[in-house]
Amino acid sequence: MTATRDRIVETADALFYEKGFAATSFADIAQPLGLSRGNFYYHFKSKDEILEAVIARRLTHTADLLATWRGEGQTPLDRITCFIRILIRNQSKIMAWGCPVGSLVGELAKLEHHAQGRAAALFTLFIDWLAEELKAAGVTEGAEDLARHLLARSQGVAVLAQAFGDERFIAAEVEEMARWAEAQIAAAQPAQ
Amino acid sequence: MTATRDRIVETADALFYEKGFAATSFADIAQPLGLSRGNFYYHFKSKDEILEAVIARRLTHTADLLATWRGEGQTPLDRITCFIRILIRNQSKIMAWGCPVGSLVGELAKLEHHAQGRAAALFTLFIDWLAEELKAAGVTEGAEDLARHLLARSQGVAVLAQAFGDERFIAAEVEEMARWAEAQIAAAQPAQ
DNA sequence: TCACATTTGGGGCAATTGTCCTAACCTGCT
DNA sequence: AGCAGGTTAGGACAATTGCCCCAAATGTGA
Repeated sequence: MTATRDRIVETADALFYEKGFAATSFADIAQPLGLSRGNFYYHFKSKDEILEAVIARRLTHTADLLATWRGEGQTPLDRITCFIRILIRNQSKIMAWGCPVGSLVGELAKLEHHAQGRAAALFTLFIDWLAEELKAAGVTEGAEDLARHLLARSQGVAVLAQAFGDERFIAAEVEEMARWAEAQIAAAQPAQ
Repeated sequence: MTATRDRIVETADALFYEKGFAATSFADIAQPLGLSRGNFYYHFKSKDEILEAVIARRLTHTADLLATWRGEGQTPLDRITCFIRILIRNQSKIMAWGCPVGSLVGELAKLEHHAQGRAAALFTLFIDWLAEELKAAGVTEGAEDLARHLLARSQGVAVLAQAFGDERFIAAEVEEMARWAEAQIAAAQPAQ
């Protein structure tokens, strides 16, 4: 059965987000699952392997989410706004634990962990998706730069949201980002 | 002598930045100083006490730095640009370890550490300073919001800089932020 | 019944925090 | 010089925790 393995990865995913990778022990993961610590060695040779599995899980889940978004919304701007509003949909989690990707990448960088690059690939998924939508909206040049800019803005809001827990700040920044995206797309339309 | 204590705090400050708070042990701090572990308990009863001292040190150093900046530059915009350019001056450190404040606040939040609020006060120092400069530049309303916005943008750039180590991205974002600040100040000038 | 997959609980080993005790040192006083 | 008191330093030690590994037990399907 792979069900146990999946449950381990799922629980580890949540705990790595809430407590961080280093601060999460085997016991922390085992307890809510009702498993014995030794069981881990059957499914994973080491803690790093669990991390790899968690990152792989996040990569596929994120890709799935972005694929879903591709089919939603009337216009590319609608879909981009959908991305921007993650900050509001996940507000309470972000105020408590920050952005799942940003905090993991930051922690792994400090640990000089080899998986840091794979974690950063999660960012790339978002950048590529945003660039794609911007191009679909008529932004012919510099779409990647604008996409990176949007992602950076989101990350900054997440950091301050975690630091101060200010909902009004989040709402204001989200509105500002949405307006900015709209203006960028409007400016890219061919003169008519 | 307080020299030993100061050296402990100084070394701990650097290590907390480079490796993170939790991942830094007493031994890590003691080794470069040539001290034995037991000695720490004369100066600090616990690791949390060292953290408190490190945060206090950072608060005074940051306040000093901002006070210095107040006397430099011709105009408020010059001084604000000076803040924005920290991202370039500290480029290599930020690409390796992120923003010292942002990463510490994030880590302490995940650990549910009581010192998280004191660490977040470091952000407040920057926000207040930026708001003050914006007001001096003629921004009569919403200066605090603009200051928070600038800080958030900086934080976002720091996160992506750490994730990808892309110097050109940093340079481009810094230029964009400087232009944005200039435009905000220009828009706030009374019509003449 | 047999072979295989899964789970269990324990235990080795290393790292870390925190306590305790002793030795060296400095300084002011007689 | 000699002494007393406080300060600084060093190492031994216990307690805890976490990662990793193993041998045995249990469940499962052919």
